[in-house]
Amino acid sequence: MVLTKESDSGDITEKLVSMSKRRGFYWPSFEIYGGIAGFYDYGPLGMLMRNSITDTWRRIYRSEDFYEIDTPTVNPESVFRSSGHLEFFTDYLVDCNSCHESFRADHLVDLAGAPSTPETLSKKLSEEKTRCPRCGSRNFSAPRPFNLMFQTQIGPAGSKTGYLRPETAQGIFMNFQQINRFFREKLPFGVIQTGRGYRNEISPRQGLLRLRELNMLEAELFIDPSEKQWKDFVKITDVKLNLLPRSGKQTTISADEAVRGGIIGSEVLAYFMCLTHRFMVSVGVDPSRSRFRQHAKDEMAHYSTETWDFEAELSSGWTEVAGVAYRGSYDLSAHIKGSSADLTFFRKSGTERVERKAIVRANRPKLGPVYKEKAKEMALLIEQLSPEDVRGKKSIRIQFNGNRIDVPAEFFSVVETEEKVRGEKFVPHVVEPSMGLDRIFFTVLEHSFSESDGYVVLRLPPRIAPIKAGVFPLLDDSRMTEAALAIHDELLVGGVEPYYDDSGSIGRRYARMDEVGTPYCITVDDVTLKDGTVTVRERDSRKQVRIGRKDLAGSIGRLLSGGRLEDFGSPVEQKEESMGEKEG
RNA sequence: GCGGCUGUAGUCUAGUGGUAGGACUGAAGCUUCCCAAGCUUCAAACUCGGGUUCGAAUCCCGGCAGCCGCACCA
Repeated sequence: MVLTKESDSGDITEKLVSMSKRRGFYWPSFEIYGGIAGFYDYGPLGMLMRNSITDTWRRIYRSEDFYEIDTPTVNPESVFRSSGHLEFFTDYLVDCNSCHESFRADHLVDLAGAPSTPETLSKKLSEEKTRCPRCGSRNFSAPRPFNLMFQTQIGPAGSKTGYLRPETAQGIFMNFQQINRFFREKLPFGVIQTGRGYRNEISPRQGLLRLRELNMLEAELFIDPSEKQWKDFVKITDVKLNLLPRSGKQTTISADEAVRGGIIGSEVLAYFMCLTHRFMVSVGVDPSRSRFRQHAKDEMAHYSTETWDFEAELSSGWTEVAGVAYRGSYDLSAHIKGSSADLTFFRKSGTERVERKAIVRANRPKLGPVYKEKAKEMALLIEQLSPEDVRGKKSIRIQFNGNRIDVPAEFFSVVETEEKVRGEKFVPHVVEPSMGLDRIFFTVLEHSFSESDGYVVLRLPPRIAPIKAGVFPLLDDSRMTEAALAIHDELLVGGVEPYYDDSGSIGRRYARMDEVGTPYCITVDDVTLKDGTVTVRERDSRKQVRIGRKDLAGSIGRLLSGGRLEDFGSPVEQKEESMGEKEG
């Protein structure tokens, strides 16, 4: 029986949390010092599994020809001033002094476009005679700023202010020029980054779902906004997605229908939603308990124009685990403005065309001797004029340092120029599929969790199961333990994560492996000593076959990549009455 | 950050103003055992700090953490 929200909602999380700690998936950090909310450690099994999830993601994006980069977690303030995080990542809170409720100050007053500063907010609160929505009191505390970024100092005291990044994306935008050159200046191209992001959450709860230091998987795809089609869209036109659009009900339709019906704004967005869906399913997220939900207009981040969240249904409710956002040119434009670096893309046209136009040219050799030190500046001012302004005039009047100067015609002329135009500059648009690794990790655990009469089986996809094969000697017999240990070492070297266990009954050992989702268990018995075969038992079916000892790592590897157990050897007879018994 | 409730081995729990018992798990052994069997032995805890008291895990205050509500949530 798979536990669902209906059958047993509350304690599935408790069971998972307790199992995860006991068996080494994850647990709260700093426990010997009392712990700090919002920080979690990953244990040995957790890291094996998390790395498999990351690797799966990496492989999917690599096969879309994305490359991975890595950038610092500490960034100077200027980065976030440009990106908007300094401004938009800050809220002002006020407390009601009589009932002690906290409120977002800008929600209590009508700012009418005024900037959200503590002074304005205080003023508005008293001007508007704002009352506490809960108790009606007018006694509020002063607005206190709350920025969700962790601040730090770069270098010795008094030097630069830095922040821990709230997302890895900015590191990619910083590097647009490098990346563009790497991709030989051909759009579209994409870059991925994994790493930690930091958000000083007011009240982190719900374990791995709300962290102050989180693991992110982020991809940024740079595209030419004039290109409406996506090259590989045909590959995914019939992929069905559960969509919950901004307006309307949840529907399950193909990517093609969604784009043609205007539900999803572009082919490229739909394509990466499908890619996200495929990734989620392949690591063990239940497609029937997931959907894409479109952000409402006022819900979107400051940089986005269209966002679809990938949500998973957990016992705690629908939870965002990934987002696919159309960021437009927001980020690159913001950094162009902030840094004055040229983060544009040069689109070459197919043919070179000659553009003729008339421009105003200053006559510098004549200007110089007459106007001396003013000449240079004046030349620039003159050349900003259009040919229509000056054509046929005896003199023109320009503004120079607040003075008007009449410049006779001998100092300028209209000239016809020919310019060879090979293309144009523009700011690429960005599509961002980004995910919270910790949330995916937790969702996979919960969606894989199954329990029947207190017997727990984690039905993880083999590719992400932390342990691939349990290895047991049936009896405490030195010949069997030696053979089992040899198999263990062989698997370890062969890259099939093994786990040796000779403690307790054979059933208990199977139970231990089922609990952590190990797909196969290998048992050495007396038959092994005679003919060199071992039994291989499959987690989900509990069926066993005898498989040859030779190249066991290879056989298990093929089973893991989808082989059918029956094709690998003869079935082992099983005692009917002992199947699934707990006692006796 | 505010308010309410809570905090005993790895996990789940019993308990009293005189420093703690159980179950499961784990380890060692017995059992010749293919689906959490049994037996023996062992290991392992009162969230942290301060106060009251002869004596505090127990009462009081505070910190931290968890749950719920408010708020927040790129």
